[in-house]
Amino acid sequence: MRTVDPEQHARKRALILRAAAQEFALHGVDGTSTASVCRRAGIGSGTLFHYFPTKRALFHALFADDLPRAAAARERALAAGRPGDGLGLLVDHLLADLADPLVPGLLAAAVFEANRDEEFAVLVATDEALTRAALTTLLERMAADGHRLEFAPERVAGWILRLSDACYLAAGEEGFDPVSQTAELHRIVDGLVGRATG
Amino acid sequence: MRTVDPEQHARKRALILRAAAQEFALHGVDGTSTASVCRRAGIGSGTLFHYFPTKRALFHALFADDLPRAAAARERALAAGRPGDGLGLLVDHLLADLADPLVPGLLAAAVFEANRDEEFAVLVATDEALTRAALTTLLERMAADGHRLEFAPERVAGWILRLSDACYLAAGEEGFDPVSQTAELHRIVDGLVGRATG
DNA sequence: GCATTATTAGAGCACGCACTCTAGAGTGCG
DNA sequence: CGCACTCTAGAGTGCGTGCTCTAATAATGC
Repeated sequence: MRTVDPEQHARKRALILRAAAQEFALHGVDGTSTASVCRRAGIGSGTLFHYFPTKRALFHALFADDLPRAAAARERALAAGRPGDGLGLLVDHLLADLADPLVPGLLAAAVFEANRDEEFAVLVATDEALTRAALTTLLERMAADGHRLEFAPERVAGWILRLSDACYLAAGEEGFDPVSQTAELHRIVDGLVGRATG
Repeated sequence: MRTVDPEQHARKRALILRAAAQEFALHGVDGTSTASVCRRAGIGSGTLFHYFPTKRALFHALFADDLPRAAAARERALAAGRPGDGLGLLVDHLLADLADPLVPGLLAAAVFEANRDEEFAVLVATDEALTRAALTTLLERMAADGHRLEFAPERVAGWILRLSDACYLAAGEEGFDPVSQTAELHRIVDGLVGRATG
């Protein structure tokens, strides 16, 4: 018998990850102690290191677990009937977690960690590259449909990604409203892709 | 004799700050040890703590020293002949350090630190509020001159600030070109402020 | 010279850290 | 029932940390 109950294993793993997400969002990777994660999760250190080999691995898992979801969103966007609809879908996906109070802190931690943890940088960069590629494809299709893009497709794609980052950076401020922020971003994106001439 | 040479004091202080900036940019606040700053600056720990009471204070000083320069840029922008010129000046100032290889790392560290160091958050927030106010004033003047802003002036100001932050976050990527990036941001800002009707 | 004071290096300290070890409880299978 | 294994808690470990202290050295005013 290898694992007593794979579901229980997954549940405990998720429990630990939730606790870790809160701590990391509040204090960053270096700022959180494994002890504080254990305390929040209500487990001993032995348990933590039974599920994750390293504090760093714990942080990585937080993001690696979301990759399949992002991939699915990309596929859906690329499969949309009109490229404009796909673009809207993808932008919505980029801002999907805007209301989550944990995400600004986690994004700050992630941005920072990408600057110093090579392995994590690769993890994040590949996902971003895929999203950028999907955006570029959609934008090229729109250009073919007669849209006059403000810049070359891949440049516009870069700006959309940057704009989404900008939204998350603003998400910590007081009086921040995810809904109006999302609406404004859509309008800015509309400005970047122009109107179809046809 | 009170102080042997105030200039020498200032020079040594600057030397320490330069070393600290490099370390902080590479490893963040928690990630850099005071010992590594000392090593890079070629001094002992006694010297470091003679000039700065605390590692945190060292980090704060890095940003506090730049505040007067930012204030000057705001004044220049507000004093410009036409508000559109002032806006251009201010945007240029926001992106002024885009070519500095240290700045992306420092900004990442700053964004993150603002989430957990109350005092530092206030330091950064007041400067940002002043810049936002200056932008808003300029945008209101432009609106009075007949520009049709995409959103309310203070919302546009917010987007400009966020976009500038986002540019710095993107500045680490390979193939990043500060010049074209700046040019593109100007065009996007132009899009946000619309054309003068008059 | 002498007194005073700014400046410096670096040994040392108390503490918190990530992670390991040990020992035992729980669990499905033959 | 016992075996092989997973899962769990928490004490323990060694190391690196921010910072303090001591003591020596330079620089000045008289």
